[in-house]
Amino acid sequence: MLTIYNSLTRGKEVFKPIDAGKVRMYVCGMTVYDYCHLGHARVMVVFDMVARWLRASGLDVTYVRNITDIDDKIIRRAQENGESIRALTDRFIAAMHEDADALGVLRPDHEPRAMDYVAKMQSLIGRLQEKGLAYVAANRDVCYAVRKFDGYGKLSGKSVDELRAGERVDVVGDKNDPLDFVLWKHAKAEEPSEAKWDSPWGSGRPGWHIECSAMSSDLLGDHFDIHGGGQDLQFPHHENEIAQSEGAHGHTFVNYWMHNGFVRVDNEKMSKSLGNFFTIRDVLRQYDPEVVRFFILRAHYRSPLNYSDAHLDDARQALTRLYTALKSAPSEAVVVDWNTEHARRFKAAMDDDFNTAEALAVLFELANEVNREHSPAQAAQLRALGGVLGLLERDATTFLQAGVATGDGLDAADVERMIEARAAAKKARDFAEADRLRAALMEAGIVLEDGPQGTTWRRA
RNA sequence: GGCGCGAUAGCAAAGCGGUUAUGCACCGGAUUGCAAAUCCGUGUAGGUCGGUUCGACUCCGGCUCGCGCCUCCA
Repeated sequence: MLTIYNSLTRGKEVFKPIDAGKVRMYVCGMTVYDYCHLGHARVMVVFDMVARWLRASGLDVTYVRNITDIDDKIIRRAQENGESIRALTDRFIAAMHEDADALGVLRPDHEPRAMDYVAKMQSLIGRLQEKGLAYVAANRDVCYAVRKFDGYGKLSGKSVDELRAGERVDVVGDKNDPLDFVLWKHAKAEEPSEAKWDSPWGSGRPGWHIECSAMSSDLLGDHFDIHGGGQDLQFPHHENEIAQSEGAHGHTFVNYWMHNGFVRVDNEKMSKSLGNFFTIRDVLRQYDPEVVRFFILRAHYRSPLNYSDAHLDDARQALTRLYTALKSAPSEAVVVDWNTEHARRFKAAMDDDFNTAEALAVLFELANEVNREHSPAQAAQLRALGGVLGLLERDATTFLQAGVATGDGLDAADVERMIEARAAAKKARDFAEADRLRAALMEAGIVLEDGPQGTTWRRA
């Protein structure tokens, strides 16, 4: 039985889908004006893992992850670059897909772009206005009257009176209440025509929050099962989504809210504004993408995750152990035998709010058994369970020999040649020469392993 | 100032009111021409002060420290 920690109730709850056997899940994705950083990688990997586990549990999943392609930063960046918004966002969407693919993140079932939903956003705003929840402010922006929505703050645990708007930033005086947020931004002269839409409230563009309410209800309905995103979206973004969707539709919006923890650097949140971020492609120049995925999945999704080279190195060593055990695994794909002890424990861990840390610990115990009993069947099971998490799907030797370009200049053919030379030296009992060759390879980051079937190699 | 989360061994990171987490690193042994890998074994925990309990790392409270949200942010 799957339990999920629900941010709304601050506790684990048994997961009950709205429609038996089906799950509808929406995750807030990227604002595409730059390359994705490791924080984005975590959201993508975590919810990919969630979708995979729900599917492995026999549920029919519809997974939506949106793309924000209209926003202040995008407009500014496009202008700085002297390119169109469309060109900029298309470019970074392609980059995002490259990064996600590398990390083994499967494509969501739908990736709606905000720009394609402006009409739906407008009708939603219109509905809010009819219900008296939205008003036109002095500056002609359309705003949401937060205090008119009963229950505002229920997701973030904040009460309207405790929220001290203006605590950290000066409030512009056009809203009726500092807490109110913008649904429709009135167009400004200097903004590009690409970012302007006609509307009942004049030319303008949507506020940030409304897109998710419009896209989710269009693709998943007014009431769906799971809504996810980074912890920093809990307030105000998700709180505002609730106000919009429940305000417009008059009933519950989402049953389970999931928020993943931050990636940190030196114990501080990795973020654009702090400038302490590493892009996914930066990291992939140095580390195998599967190592990065393993690193993310190694911690529980709600825990903070500290990024450092030392931690990535550690993850790489650990993953190497699993792949080493997999050397004896049959290469053809196998399905999990859920009637084994290890698989049962793996499932229990995953059913406990997606405890991948515990699930991976089970894989290490299985690896130990594989090594101890030299059991290809167990190795196959290890591979199959890893596959549930999107790990351990490559040929073991391929993984072990895969080098992220290190500049040592040694390719597989070079290594093989030196191994042959060393074999000849060994045969002639010239161990000094054999050791010299081994040391030379070691210098280049190549480890030799002599076995009954000859010598194999891997990158250290 | 308001609200919330966390503090586990050298590092990372889970579960659990009483019984080995797990990984990396380290040490000893087996194995090896030497190694590596692997196996076997050893050791190092639970911020702090109290409380509950036969028994607490695990529950409750105080304190200290760290982090996050209250502004765009995954």
